[in-house]
Amino acid sequence: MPITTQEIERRMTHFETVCRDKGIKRTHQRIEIFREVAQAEDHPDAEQIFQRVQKRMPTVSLDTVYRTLWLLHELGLVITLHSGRERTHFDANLEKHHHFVCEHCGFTRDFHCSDLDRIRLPDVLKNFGKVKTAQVEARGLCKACLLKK
Amino acid sequence: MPITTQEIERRMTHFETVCRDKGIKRTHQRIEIFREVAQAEDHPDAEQIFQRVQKRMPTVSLDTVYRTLWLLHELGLVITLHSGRERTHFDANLEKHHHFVCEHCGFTRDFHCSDLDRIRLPDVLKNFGKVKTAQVEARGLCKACLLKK
DNA sequence: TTTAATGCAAAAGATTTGCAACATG
DNA sequence: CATGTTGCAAATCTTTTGCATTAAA
Repeated sequence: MPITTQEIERRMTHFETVCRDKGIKRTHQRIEIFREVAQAEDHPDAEQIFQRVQKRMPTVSLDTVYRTLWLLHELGLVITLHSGRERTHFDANLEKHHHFVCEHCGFTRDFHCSDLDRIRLPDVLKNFGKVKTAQVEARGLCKACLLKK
Repeated sequence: MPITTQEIERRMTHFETVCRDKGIKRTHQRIEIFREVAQAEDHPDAEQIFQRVQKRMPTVSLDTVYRTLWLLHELGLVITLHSGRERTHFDANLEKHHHFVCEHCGFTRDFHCSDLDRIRLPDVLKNFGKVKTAQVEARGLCKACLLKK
């Protein structure tokens, strides 16, 4: 299920709104970097995002990609994901969703499930702090890795 | 709720069993490194584990800590955790449990909840691969970070 | 015009590796 | 004893930073 053009546009508009609200400049680079994450469904890491953006924008530099990704993270426009020895992966899906992660190769995909969205967390958590979101991380082996074993 | 001495001993015994089964040598270093993770409840990263082990074993080297931690991970004796810009954190709790993570400082704690243990995952996941475990990641701000803001 | 963002190159950090010496089973 | 493991130091890989230049609002 690829991300619809509509959804990508929605994300771009939201990005625009947030930037205006916080007085962040919408530079050519930031727009392209955010678009790349917004339209990716494979949760790329910084290096992958850099390579993809570079195709359309050959002068972009890797450090700008890093700076921009963490800025987007601070702004709450992307979330981060990790697994095992893998590097940080980025996800622009802000809707309630959950993750499948392959423990072997790091393959990661979103999935949606309204039952899981209604999870009730125990009160013990109040001892730790304030919970903002909760999602399920389903870990296992992806199809490709199952075959390899 | 600190980890009981009993539980730590149980983990050490399990470590011993796994090593014997797989023909892995139980060196002084590996034992101390695993013990350190087994008794920690704050999910330390490699550097922290190194520093703690070093107190008891001044000659241990950082690269042995890395090698050992990933070995333990391969053996299924520890799981890894991450958050935001943080480095990889290690957890020797093999029982079904869930995590609270502070998005701001990386503070991480386990919590248990039998309701959450019974989570039923949707069939969509079969398209991705085989799920081995599923846990809830509750993200938010820890008490210390709440005060700072 | 003012302020913030970029690209470059260099620095800093984190993790991994080759290899001789050493310890475990 | 044979083999796997360690420590060291160096290499590698990843991420961050300082600063002059450039671009957005």
